[in-house]
Amino acid sequence: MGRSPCCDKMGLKKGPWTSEEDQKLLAYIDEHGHGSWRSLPEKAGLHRCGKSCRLRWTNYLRPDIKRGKFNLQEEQTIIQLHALLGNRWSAIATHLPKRTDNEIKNYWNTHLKKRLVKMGIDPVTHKPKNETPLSTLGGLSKNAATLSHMAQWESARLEAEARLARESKLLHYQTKVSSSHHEHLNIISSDQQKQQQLDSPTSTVSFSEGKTEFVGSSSTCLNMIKETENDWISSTIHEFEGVEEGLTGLLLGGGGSLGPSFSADKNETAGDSSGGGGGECNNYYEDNKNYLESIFSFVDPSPSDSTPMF
DNA sequence: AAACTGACCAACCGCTTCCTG
DNA sequence: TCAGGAAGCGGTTGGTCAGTT
Repeated sequence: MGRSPCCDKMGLKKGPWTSEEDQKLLAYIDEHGHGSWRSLPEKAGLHRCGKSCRLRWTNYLRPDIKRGKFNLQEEQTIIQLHALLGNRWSAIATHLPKRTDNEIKNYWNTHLKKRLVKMGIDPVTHKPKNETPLSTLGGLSKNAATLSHMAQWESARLEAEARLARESKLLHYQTKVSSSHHEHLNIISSDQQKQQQLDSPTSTVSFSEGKTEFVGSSSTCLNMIKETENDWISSTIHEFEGVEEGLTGLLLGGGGSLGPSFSADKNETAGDSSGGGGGECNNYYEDNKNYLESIFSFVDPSPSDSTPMF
């Protein structure tokens, strides 16, 4: 399977986008939707490859993009999801509405990863680099197994979401076609198609208030996705109940009320402040304690408005 | 003021996955 | 079932800017 040759064409512009180019792209997509990215540049009068246009649109021009600094809750979500999913930025991005995978990836690489390293936590495994003293307390190996299990569930769940979203769209389409109001529906269909094209092309699932919702109206699909989610959540909760005991012991019975927030950014940041001041050993364990709590609070069944659930 | 350094992030590259005929 | 094209994705690069020497 050869690579797409679109970017190899001579005479195509590369590098930063000008405001005129942005305007052209915006105007074209606003009017026609993006349709085929490959043919778009020519139609829009841009001397760019389709890939470049798609990237510019998805990462910068899309109207549903939230720009600016990440807040504490978003940071927390990224870290928690990264612990579960690894470098699957697009999957992580689906849980952070209005943020692009590229933005999340950049933020992780420039901020969060460094912060974890400073805390003595391996940003790849999300385990303390010096695991020996903690693991000997018996909690972590179990925790790691649980995280692994959670990751598997999440993986399967994401696949199911994507599949069901496709099926839902298909069902929606078929329903329309079978209807007697063809002309009317065709109008709706084209409007929806336009809207859909204006929506995030990287996301097969749209989110509202942290809940998953589907475009289609199929109750079957909704039930299926609910089942999938419930399976996953109940499974992880079940696992969590067991882990919590180990974790409690692991946390040296430390008071408990650390709050749900990830400690590192309380004063931009604990990561930065960890370098200064004494009691580094205490800070190390305190940070890890907070960190691990934040990871496991992600699957805590108790409702929390600070932690977006699926 | 100039040179240097590091942080940040938009954009590119190339591989993988999906879709269609 | 398979091949080829298109889109998606993650890793990486390179330009810009602010802070430091």
